[in-house]
Amino acid sequence: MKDVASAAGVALKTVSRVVNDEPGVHPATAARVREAIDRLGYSRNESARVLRAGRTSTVGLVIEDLADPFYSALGRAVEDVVIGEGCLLLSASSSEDPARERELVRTFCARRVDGLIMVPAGHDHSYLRQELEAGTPAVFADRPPEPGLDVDTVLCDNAGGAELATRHLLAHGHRRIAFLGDDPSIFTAARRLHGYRSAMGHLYDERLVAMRTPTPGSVRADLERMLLLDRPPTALFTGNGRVTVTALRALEGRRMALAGFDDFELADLLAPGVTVVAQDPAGMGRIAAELLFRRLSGDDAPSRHVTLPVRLIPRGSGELPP
Amino acid sequence: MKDVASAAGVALKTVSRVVNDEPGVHPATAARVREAIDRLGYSRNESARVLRAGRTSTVGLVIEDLADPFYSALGRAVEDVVIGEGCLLLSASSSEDPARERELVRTFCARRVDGLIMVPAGHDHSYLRQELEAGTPAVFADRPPEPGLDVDTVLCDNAGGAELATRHLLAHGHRRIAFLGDDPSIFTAARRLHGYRSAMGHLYDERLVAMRTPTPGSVRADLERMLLLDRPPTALFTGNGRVTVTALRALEGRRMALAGFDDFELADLLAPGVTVVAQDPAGMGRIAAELLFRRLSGDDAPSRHVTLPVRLIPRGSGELPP
DNA sequence: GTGAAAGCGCTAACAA
DNA sequence: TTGTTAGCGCTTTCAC
Repeated sequence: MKDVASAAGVALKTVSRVVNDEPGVHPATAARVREAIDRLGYSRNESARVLRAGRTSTVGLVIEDLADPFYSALGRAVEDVVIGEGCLLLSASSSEDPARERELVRTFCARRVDGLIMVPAGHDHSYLRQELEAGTPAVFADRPPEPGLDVDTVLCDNAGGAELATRHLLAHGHRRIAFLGDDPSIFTAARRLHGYRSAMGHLYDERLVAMRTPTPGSVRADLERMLLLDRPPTALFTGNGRVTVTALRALEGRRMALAGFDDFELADLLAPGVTVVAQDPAGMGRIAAELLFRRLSGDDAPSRHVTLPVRLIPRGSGELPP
Repeated sequence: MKDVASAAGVALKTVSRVVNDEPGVHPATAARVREAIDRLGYSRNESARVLRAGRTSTVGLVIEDLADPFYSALGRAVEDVVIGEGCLLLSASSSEDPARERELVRTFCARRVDGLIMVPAGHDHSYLRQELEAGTPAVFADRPPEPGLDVDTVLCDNAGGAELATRHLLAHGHRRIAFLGDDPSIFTAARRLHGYRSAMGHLYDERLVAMRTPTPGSVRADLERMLLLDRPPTALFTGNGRVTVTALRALEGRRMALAGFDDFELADLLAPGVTVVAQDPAGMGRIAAELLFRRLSGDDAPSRHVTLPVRLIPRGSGELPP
């Protein structure tokens, strides 16, 4: 900036004025400055501006895995809002590891991001309290924080969706409906189990429930165990997109009614099409980002908690008879 | 830092030494400083450090669309390398819009990212030259820059892969093989057409080729047109993952041999399984990031150009007889 | 082993 | 309309 100033024969502050489109610069002077800027290939050093201004115009996003279609859709939606607000997005994957998440958040905060959007892993975010008090707002998406931490949240209707899917299978005549879920310490997995359970009512049988991190091996084993029961399941409710896909593979073409939580690409092209309860990851990301920018523009109302609806998409697999 | 210094009764510089693990601080003093740091909840302002140090420890990634599985896999791999090097990743989607890409790159450079990784859109990256000369290295992934711009690149063997897929269909007895590609101004689309063409040799018939941005409507129309020919195609080679999926929908269960460029989730679960030529987006991202960090650690050898191999995965659809 | 002073590139406040 | 000065929070240099 100093170089531009001397090249244009003006003071440094005048260059600053031109760069920032501040009023009160003679057009001729401005033109001279711009010419010098072009000639020298100058571009303002944002690091310095940020240091002065205090705001970095940067938002940090921590999700479980950028490569997962659910989270990448969420991330893209966040990105669009963030860029639209003239900010930039730092993104990182926690790999569902609380320690890594914490480290990432710490790094983001050291960089003085203006705000955080996160899909939390683990159940202790007390380390965030300091940052929140220091004025860095955070929005939790997909999963809420532990009680006591007061932040905006965007969740989907996990229990309602699970109930919807389960009732759908019940309505098609099934009484023995298995639930393949996930590690119950994950909020969404627990809520979906809850919804399944209340839909099943007195038909609930814990032998038809598997709650652990789904791997091809575990899903296969759980299925086999259930199929060997006296009264084996005639239908399957899978608790998230990953489980659904893993279960489809494990079924190896065995014809069995199936409904899954989360939509996925090509669900319609399988034979039969896979009936799902779909949520809207892009909507979730967009709303999370919008909530964040509300805070950034000074909104200090009590924390907001948005619950997004889900919808059932019947495609064939969930309508198979027992 | 000033506050910590006075709280600990030392000079600012001593705090700086402790924070940076510099040698030559008395353990007792260091302990006192650390205690003050904890008590005050101090964390170093990276913006200020960056301003002083000149390096931001930040890498910028510009891809077409974060939500596309190919690019999100690439992005995740880049992220892992970047975080592993102690840096952070700014990511943004160009939406295949050269103007937006340019704006994003400009913004990244104004933030003084240490380096850029990009999947280029458009064919004019002359605006990068200035940044390259200023010492900000860039690596192009998936597509090369226009001739004359000298940067490291990581591409896959587009022509070879297309040839492989086409020869596979030929080997299974097909003579009328259609190619559904993409806008030929996209580098990968052009190279794949080239590979298809050389495999077809004298069997090449331009009426069996469609090169435009694939939409459900366009793919359906192109297919219908070809199927009405005197000698309609008995097999289909689709030029990328998006086209493959769109074509599968357009075929509506019509039984036709098909091989596609790019692997995709669930390709194995369709009936028949979809034969593909698979590339490795994660490997591409990882290598791009590694090339970048080589440059950042001072490597100024002539630009490197990596070509990744592809592999054919027969799953049934490509082995159907004419 | 510790500290004082200068300065990274910019903007806010004030002066001319 | 333009310029001068101070200072954002840190690191580097050099002196104690």
